[in-house]
Amino acid sequence: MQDENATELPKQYDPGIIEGPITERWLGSKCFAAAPDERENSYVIMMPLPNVTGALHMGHAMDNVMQDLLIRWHRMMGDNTLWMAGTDHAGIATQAVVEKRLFELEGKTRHDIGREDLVKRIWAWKDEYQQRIVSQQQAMGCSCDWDRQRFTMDEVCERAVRHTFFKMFRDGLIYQGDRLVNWDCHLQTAVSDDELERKLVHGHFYHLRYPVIDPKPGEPSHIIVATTRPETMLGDTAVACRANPGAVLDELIAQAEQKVTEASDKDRADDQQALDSLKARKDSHLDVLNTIAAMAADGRQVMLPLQDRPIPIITDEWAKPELGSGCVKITPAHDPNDYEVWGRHKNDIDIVNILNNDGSLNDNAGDYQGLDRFEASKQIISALQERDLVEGIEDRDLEIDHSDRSKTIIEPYLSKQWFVRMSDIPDGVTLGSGTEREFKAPGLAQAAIDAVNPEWESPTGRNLTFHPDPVRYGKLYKNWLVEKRDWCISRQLWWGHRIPVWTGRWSGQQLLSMKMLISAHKDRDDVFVWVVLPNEQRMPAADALAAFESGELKADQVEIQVCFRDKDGEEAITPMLSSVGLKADPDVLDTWFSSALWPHATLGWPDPATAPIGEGQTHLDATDGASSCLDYFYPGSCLVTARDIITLWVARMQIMGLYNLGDVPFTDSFIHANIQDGKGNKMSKSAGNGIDPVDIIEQYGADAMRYVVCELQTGTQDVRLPVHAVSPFTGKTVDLAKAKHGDSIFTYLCPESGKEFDVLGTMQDHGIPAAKLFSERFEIGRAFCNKLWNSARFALMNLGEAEFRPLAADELAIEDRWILSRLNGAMRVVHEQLELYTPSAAINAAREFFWSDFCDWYVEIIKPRLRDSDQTAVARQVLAAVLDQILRLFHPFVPFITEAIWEKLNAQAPKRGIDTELPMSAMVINARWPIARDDWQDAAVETEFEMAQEVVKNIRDLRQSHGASPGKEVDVEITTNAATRTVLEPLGGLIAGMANASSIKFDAAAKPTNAATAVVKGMEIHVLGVVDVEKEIAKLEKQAAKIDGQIKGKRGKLENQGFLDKAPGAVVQKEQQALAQLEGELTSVQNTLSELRSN
RNA sequence: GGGCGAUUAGCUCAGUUGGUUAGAGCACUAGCUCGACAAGCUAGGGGUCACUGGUUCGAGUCCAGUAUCGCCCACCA
Repeated sequence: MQDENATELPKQYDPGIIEGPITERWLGSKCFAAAPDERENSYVIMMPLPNVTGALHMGHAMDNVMQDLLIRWHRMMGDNTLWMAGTDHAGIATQAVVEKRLFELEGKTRHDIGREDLVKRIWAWKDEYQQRIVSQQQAMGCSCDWDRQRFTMDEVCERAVRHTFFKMFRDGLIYQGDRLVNWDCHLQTAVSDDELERKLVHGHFYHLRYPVIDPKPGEPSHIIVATTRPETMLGDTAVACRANPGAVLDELIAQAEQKVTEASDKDRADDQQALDSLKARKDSHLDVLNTIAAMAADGRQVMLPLQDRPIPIITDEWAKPELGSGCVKITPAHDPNDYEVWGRHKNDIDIVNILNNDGSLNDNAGDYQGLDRFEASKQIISALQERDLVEGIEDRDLEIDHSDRSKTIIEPYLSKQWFVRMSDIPDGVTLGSGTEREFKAPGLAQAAIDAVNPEWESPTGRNLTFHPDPVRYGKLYKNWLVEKRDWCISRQLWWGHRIPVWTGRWSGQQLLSMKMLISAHKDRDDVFVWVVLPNEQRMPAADALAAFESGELKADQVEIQVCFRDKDGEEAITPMLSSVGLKADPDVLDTWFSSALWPHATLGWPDPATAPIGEGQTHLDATDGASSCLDYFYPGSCLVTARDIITLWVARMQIMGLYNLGDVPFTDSFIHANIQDGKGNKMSKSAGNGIDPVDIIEQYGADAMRYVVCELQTGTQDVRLPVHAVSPFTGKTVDLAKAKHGDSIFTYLCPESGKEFDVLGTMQDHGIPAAKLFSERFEIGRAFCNKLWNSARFALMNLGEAEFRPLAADELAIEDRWILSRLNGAMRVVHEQLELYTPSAAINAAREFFWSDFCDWYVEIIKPRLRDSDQTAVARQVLAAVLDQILRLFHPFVPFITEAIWEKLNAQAPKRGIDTELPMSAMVINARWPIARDDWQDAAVETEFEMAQEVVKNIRDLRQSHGASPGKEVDVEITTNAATRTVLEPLGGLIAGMANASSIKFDAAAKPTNAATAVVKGMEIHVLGVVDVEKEIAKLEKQAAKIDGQIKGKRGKLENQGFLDKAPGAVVQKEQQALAQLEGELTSVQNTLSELRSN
């Protein structure tokens, strides 16, 4: 019986020796590759680009596994499936990492080695990590089309970036302006709000006195203002108070009174205190605030100390009479709120920038020029103290913005930046210009908002839906977009896409050459020139030229901005541009600008035929009658990512896709869980709680890792993955949720040895060894794989030469019909749950079928048939067919092990099926996805089988609780009604086999003597010869008590008139039936009890 | 301060439109080397569904409030 083939399978599943060769087979047979063909259904996933800053952790693994799951599922369903892989240059992050290394290893800054050399080094770094990331993804089994990999700075993407920038520039959607940005003084770049990190810092709150110029009688001699950053006072250009402080305070007092009356008991005291202090403030401050307001109206000034510069007192709503002195200093160039104040008072007050790029003070800082801002702060305070201009200093913990990348304090800083206009604009924005999908939208942000509205009618009829909770995530997406804040796209970095614009201010002498330049380019479609007027208004070149001719416009009033679409075009006239005094913009674009183009840039937009792809890569143009990749694969299908990426990236991809192509880049977005550690903190490499998926794969196997990751993805809930470390001292596991930290938050103490180890892998230089991180959760996955392996091993040992011939229904045993019915149910649920984006429910349904139904029952039941030559053929055929379907069903979740078993199964049973032959393929990756067979569904058989299972379980329980050893055969008698007997009698052999009974008798007579008895579902099951009277009585008494409780509950319900009147008839009826059955059971139990007691 | 979400067994999580006295896996207890699998099999114990009210004949499920935790946004003279 034993087959030679099967003996090759070892007893335990060893992923280490399976996974490598399987990966080779997949790659070798090009089954991940996608190309446009005649199929109507394509399925496209654009991989969220990992940064090339470092290796991946379990959060990325979740993202990648979810994508591979969807991709493999769709590939098996016959879709033309493309998974586009690649990496992001991640501007700031990558440059920061490389600069840090440069400094640590060589003691040099980027300025020492220059732009060209730094960029070269970053490319080298990128090559190293890109390779590492791809190897991690391949280890996980990601079935990406590796021959199409892109990098956001490769030539294909660069061309798309330039085309998009040019288009936006020409359309007036990109503009340059002086804006207050978050400035990273260390990296010397602007960073976006999203790249800020708030930290609590111990600091001081300084109250300063600014002398009033020529105070009149009754007026204060000083106005008190407060700041946490004293150095900014050098850039103050006004002091503000409220125009009507009394009205504001009265309003606040009224609100506070309201709050006190509505307060809960707990809050009342606090609210009352707040009210009291407001009232006290009105008494103490109102008079002087009114005086200052009057002074403001009178155009009075204060003298800015140290600078000896008069600055006006103004009134503005930003001043809060309830806080501080009620007056506030205005530093427009260094505070976002003050900047807004300046916006409201542009004609009255100045804006003075006092900082250099590196955080030192510039020539506007008077005596303090050249000092670092922190040093200047100290000196300014002591100078003010000498002049008796410090009213007081408070200690205070301050929440201060830090750069996420350099970890240094962010300064609000006035600088020239490029922006994309997100707001609505008067004539609207043309989306997809030049395509057949061209249409108008009010603005870029609005277009992306519309796209998520289910009723939105786009030219293509497509829109965007989030999963698994469209409402919740749709709201998140919209709430961010409705702000329509302009997007700052310039970064003062060296690593990234250079902004393709030349700018210059023109003197009168160069008017002629400017005119020539403009004339030469005004009719070209690859160059666009804006002439910027002093009021920030702009004119296209042609209009400006006319204005120059008529003398309306003078050359020295304007700035010129020239944007080149093509790199070649720009390089061709570089010398000319320089010679007339234009300068290339030194900045690069925000990383998200290029990643927002990912879904169409990777497919060759704007022209797939001429896309500059790399050597050995798959072409993108249309050939052999097939469409181009862009036409065929755009728009894509599903974007798989985590919640926090919805705003950063999903929204921006929508904007860019709609703008460039007039269609959404993908129709669905699957938002998966974030992985947290055992304490509920988000997993990340930089937090020291990140597990490398490769560590898990080495220990448990890729499929085990994937199995658990799929199981974790239950819905919208983030998941905890308790993280353990392997102590490098003892080799034992340490639970990081409980372990104590060492000297740094990245080190922990080994509880046994007390020695310190590191979890980031960055402390080796300090003599602190690193620990590998893992999680015991993955044991489950390993156990599953081992079970699958061994069930296959059993099947292969017993299949012999399984052959296929169409089987008629009456040739099948009841257990065959049962397992097929259950299989149909599992196929249906798995498919449905995948459609609902709930992989956990899908894999659990598959597991339940495989482990409980197939292994625990079906395989055990057919063992005798497999040994009986008369019955073996049908059993083998069903076994092979069901195993086939199991492998297909599990393949998207656990691809390696299913592929390995599939090969063996193909060798031994090349033709498989029940009534018809299943479609075959050499590898399961290309096999057809199992489609539910509703004709296999058999509710009657499932019910009958369930009864048999109930009997078996009860017999086993009775045996065990009465101490009958598992090997001992017992006799069983079952007392029941005729209907149940009719069902169970034919299943007697099956029941006997599963319960190890020597005989099953159906006898309507009373309880046999000397038997242990279970009362269940209208049956009395007696196991003869094993009775232990005391145990029996105790057990039955417990059961009686439980039934009695249930009966009381039911009676209470049924005696409740309200229930009878109002509950639906079906519910009442169900309760009545349940009560009747319970009462019957109770009688049986009590009868059995009294018989036992009387003996 | 605003918004979103969560709180169910020791742990990690399910629980469909409200309808038996609430489920799974891991861990735990007891028994088991029987011809696939001890990474296994069989059986078992374990929960006042965070708390307080409300709606309802009936609440883990709906509503309000409280507490705790997480995430996002804003503000901080």
